[in-house]
Order: sequence, then C-alpha cells, then structure tokens
Amino acid sequence: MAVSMPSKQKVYQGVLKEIRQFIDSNDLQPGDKLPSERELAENLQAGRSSIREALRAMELLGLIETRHGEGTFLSTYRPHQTVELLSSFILQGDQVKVDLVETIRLLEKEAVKLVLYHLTEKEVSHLSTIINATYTKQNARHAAFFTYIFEKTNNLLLWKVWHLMFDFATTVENVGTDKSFYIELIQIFLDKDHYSIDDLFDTVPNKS
Amino acid sequence: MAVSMPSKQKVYQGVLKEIRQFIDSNDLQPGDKLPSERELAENLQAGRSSIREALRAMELLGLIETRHGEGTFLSTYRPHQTVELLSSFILQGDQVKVDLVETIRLLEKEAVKLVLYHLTEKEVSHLSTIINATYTKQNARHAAFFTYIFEKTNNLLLWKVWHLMFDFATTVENVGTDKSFYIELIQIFLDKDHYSIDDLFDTVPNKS
DNA sequence: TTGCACGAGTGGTCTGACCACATTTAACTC
DNA sequence: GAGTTAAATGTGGTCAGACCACTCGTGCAA
Repeated sequence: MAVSMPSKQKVYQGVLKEIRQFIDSNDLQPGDKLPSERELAENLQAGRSSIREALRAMELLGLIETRHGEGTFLSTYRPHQTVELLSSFILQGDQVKVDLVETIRLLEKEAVKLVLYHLTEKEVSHLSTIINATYTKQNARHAAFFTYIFEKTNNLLLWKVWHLMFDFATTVENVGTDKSFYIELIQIFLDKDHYSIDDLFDTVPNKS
Repeated sequence: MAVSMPSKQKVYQGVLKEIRQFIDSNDLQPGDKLPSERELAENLQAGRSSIREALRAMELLGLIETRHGEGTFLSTYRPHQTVELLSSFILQGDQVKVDLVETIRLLEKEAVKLVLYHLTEKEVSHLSTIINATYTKQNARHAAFFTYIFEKTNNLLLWKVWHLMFDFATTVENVGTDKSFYIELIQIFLDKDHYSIDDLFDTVPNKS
C-alpha cells in the first residue's frame, strides 16, 4: 500500500491466515469446531503460544468462541467482546460520545426509510406490540424496536454497524427516548409518510 | 445479557483492562511507549504469555503498534490491520459485499446532508479541484472527495466508520463512480438543493 | 438402570530459554 | 579529542514443556 511493507510477517499473523484458509477449505459454519490448539500447533509448525495469540485476536474480534475444556468454535457473529473493549478505548473524548448518538440516529433514520414501503400492516402492528411491552430500561425498548426494523432492511452489515454502535453507546449513556417517539414512528409507517421521517428524527432529544 | 454470564474472566482480559487503566492514569498519548512485556508481567502479576495475548489483541484492533527491539507504542488510530483481517474473515458471502456498498452510499449521502448548509463557496470550489485532479483509480478520487466532506461534518466517528467500510470495500471492488456524479453533487452544493440529494444517490450505479 | 469415579482431551497459564533486532555504552583507532 | 567499531543491554518474537481447571464420555459398581 503505502511506503515500506514491514515484509517480516509475524508467526501469529501467518497462523491467522492459515486458520482462515482452513475454515474456507473445510467449509466450516458458525458453531463448528476448530482443531485443538495443540493440533494446530503441530500442523502449522508453530508453537502453541503463537497459535494462542492468533486465537485470542480472533476471539476479541468476535470471530471465534472458546470453551474451556471443550474446544474452539466458530461463533455466530456477535461483536460483544469487541464492543466492550473498543468502547473503553475509543470513547475517550466527550465529542465522540455526541458523534456516536448522532450517528446512531442517522443509521436508524435510514433504516426506517429503507423499510418504509415494504413493511406490512402485520409487521407494523408487531412494532406496536414491542413498544407496549414492559421494559426495565428505555434502552431495552429502543433496542427491541430497532432490531426488528434493521432485520427488515435485509442489510446485515447495516445491522451489525448499528448494533455495534448501540452497544457502545449504552455502556455510557441512555440512547432510548420516550414512548411518543415510537408511536409517531409507527404512524409514519402506517401512512407511508416518507417526508415526515426527517422531521421526526430532527426532533429527537439528543440528550447530551 | 442472555443466559449464563461466563463470570470467569480470563487473565488476558484482565490485563487488557489494566493496560487501559494504565494508559488513562498516565495520560499516555498516541505515540507514547508502554512498559515492556516483562515489566508488565511483573507489575500485573501475570505470565508474559498472557501479557502478549492481550497485546496481540490490541494490536489487531490497531490500538497499539509493536516494534521489534524497541517496544510497544500507542498508535495513532489507524484501523488498517484490522481492516485487512476483518475483510478477509467477514466478507465471505456476496450479499455482504452488496450490503457494504449500500451502507457506504448511505453514509455518504447523510454526510452530504449534514454539511450541505454550512459549506462555503470556497470549500465547494475546493471539491471541484479535487475531482479534477488526476488519479490512477476511481477509488482514489472517490476517497479524496468524500474524505473532505466527512471532515466537514465534524463527526469523527462517522468519518471513522465510513473510512473503515471504504477500506473494506476497496479490497474487493471498485466503489468510486464516474465523474458526472461528483459534478452533479457539486451543483447540489452550490444550489443548496436539499431535495435532489436522495434522487442523485438513488441513481448511483451500485455496480454489483 | 442409575449413579459416580476416572481418564482423556482441551483450553488457561506460567516459566524459562533462546533468537532477532535496536539502542546505548564502552573500547579502540586514528 | 573525534570518529568508528564492538560489546552490552533492553526489547519483542517464538518455542517447549509443565501444570492446572474444566468438560465429557466411558465403564464400573450399586
């Protein structure tokens, strides 16, 4: 890419690639088991500690899941570990927190627009059910509501990004808002009222 | 969250937190040096291998930078390593690639909306300069153009997310588009024509 | 059939050794 | 004394081996 490629690849990086290749060529699916650390060490001609460095890195990224006494498994993508750590490292300045909420709102707004026209009445009424359920925290309602919406966008990546940020944000503050917001949103869904979306989201209290 | 919290925290996870704390309390800045692995092992009462597992994880996330023979340093945030590895792991299905481009476009569109009204004439003409420069690849022009726009949003997080995804995407395909798109966009900036933004972005060739 | 103990397999962790590389220091040469 | 070279030191990179802790299957015993 840029200037001097370090050229000296560390063992654990090579291991990372080999594991990836292994997953590919054996067509492993989420939940499947990887070879044991000792086995990998022997097959890949590396020390077990190098194998572990690679695995820990993958674990932190949420790519694998290790179970003590059982083995190492491909995880269904759950970025939780990543989230908690990243949040503590990245969310340092106050400005970032404000950016975070703004970005979350932005993603939510776009998700709403994406699904507006192909959300059935039945699905909208399901949204009503969601917001009328009982929650201990506003964030929980918010998460339930928008998780459903993001599912309907059929954009897995968008969902991932939003989820990541939402998890980020909820470690430090409240992202959800009061019930009226969701009720208005549902009305918009019923009316297929594209033009009110921007207005509604502009009035959300970005409490910061 | 869900069922059983593992409760048993691994050593390397504890180390991770302690290092983070160390950075905080000593107010380390990007570029500053961390204690050596052996030193950390002694101070944190852990084996060097555990320290290394924590450091490798941080390295993969782009939080630190290790230089053989010198030491470990806080890195200025450059998610490149992360990107390359994530991309090879995550970008498996074709659907994800499509989602990726869709999400990038979405972020770009919103960035445009955010800056539309407070972009000066001078800044817009700078955008013209950017697109009229010579590039070897479409992606380069695209990156230059939108990097400038994202800078103007004053939303650092939004910029990071977009940059991350853009790096992702460009490892596998072309994201940029032909010159006319940028020219139209500049016209929109000049006219402060809020309502044409959606239309323009809807017509972008999502070549996939 | 049921219950439990045991052993094999696996991840979790530590220790100590050695190598490779970079910087600092000391010694040597001119 | 100045400059060059060599040794010592400090650091990350890697490996091998040893234990520990945990899970699960197997087979024996009640």
